[in-house]
Amino acid sequence: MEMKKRILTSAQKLVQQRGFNGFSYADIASEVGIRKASLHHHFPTKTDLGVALLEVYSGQLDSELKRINGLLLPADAKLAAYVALYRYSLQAECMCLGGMLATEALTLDAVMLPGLKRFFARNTEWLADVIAEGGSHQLFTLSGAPEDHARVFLSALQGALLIARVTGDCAAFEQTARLLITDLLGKG
Amino acid sequence: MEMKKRILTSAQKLVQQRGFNGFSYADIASEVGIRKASLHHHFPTKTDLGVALLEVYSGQLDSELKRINGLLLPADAKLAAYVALYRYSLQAECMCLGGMLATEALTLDAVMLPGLKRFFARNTEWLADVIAEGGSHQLFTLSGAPEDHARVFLSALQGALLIARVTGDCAAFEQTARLLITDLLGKG
DNA sequence: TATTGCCTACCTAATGGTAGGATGTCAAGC
DNA sequence: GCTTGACATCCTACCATTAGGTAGGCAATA
Repeated sequence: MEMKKRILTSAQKLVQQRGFNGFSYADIASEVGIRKASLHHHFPTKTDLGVALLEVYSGQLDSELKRINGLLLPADAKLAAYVALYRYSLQAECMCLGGMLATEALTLDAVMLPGLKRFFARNTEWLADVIAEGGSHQLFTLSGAPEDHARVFLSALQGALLIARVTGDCAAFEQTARLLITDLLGKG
Repeated sequence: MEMKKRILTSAQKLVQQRGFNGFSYADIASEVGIRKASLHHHFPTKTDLGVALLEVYSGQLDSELKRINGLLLPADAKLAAYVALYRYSLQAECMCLGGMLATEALTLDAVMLPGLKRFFARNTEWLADVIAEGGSHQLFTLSGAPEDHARVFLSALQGALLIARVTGDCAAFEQTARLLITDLLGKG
């Protein structure tokens, strides 16, 4: 069980940094110190590995969202905590695993797609809840439906991460994130 | 010269759909009806092809932006015209070439990176100009610097394209784009 | 005659994946 | 307590395919 986790950890980093088509079993093998063929014992095919990665990553997201909920913060602070998840990715030169797989979607085995869609749905739903909460507390001034604001927020963070990782402009990422939240706070 | 253009056209579509690591010279060869080895006559290495693709794509962007400028539209309509560029990509199941390469940046030859950064800089600059123009005409109510709004706009569109392409939810893309513009228009 | 554009034929390295064997662990049966 | 069998984990060795790329030739064209 421990080796399986190490494989998943290594593979997750590789996917987030290089993409699903940008790494091989040989890369994982050399990282975890096991022979390439032995990896197939744990994950018979690369697609199996991909499906497992999506599961793990969705689980990580869920626990992060639950942790943030547990902090009992005002909505804007919850969003800031959500932004922090992307900041950590950026610092590790990692894309969001969902965003990375999304760009490669047309090359992936179809069995990976439902998990991928669910990942984005989960993000959107949580953000919509937080934004709706901020709206009903008169903390946010919403110009549209919470779901629409949620989609803008999610899209912008994915895009900002994508761009900042290649430009190396972390300050731009921070500014983008800040403006996203202050614009929700409205014209106070 | 004509074959070179056909190769570039084919390669561009392949990159935008499958990523730079998601296609091979064999794919292009079968599309343009030429032998794989002959491609190396036009583009000795895949990196050469990548650099050329970035040049072509940046040129396409430039002419589109100039065309939009020439329409002499109000700023919000210019942004809508800019959004249309992404809509066309989405309809063709294509990512933005810049966005696609950005995710794969860590696997690309370094000579491709400057062109990639310039691409994003060009987008941001143009958007900032349009948004500043809308601000100075009291069409937009800006809560931050035009460059910051530009980055939010660009990031959100890149992310929305990324997500919509995998969820298949074109309506969500449209709603996101609309909200981005209406939020700039302010609280009229 | 030199160059362009394409060809066939080939190369090396890497890809995801398989077959079958060695070692270890662990519980059931006597 | 000891054996036995089942299963898990890892190994070496191998496979077919594909990757990007090279060498050298042939025909057209300028």
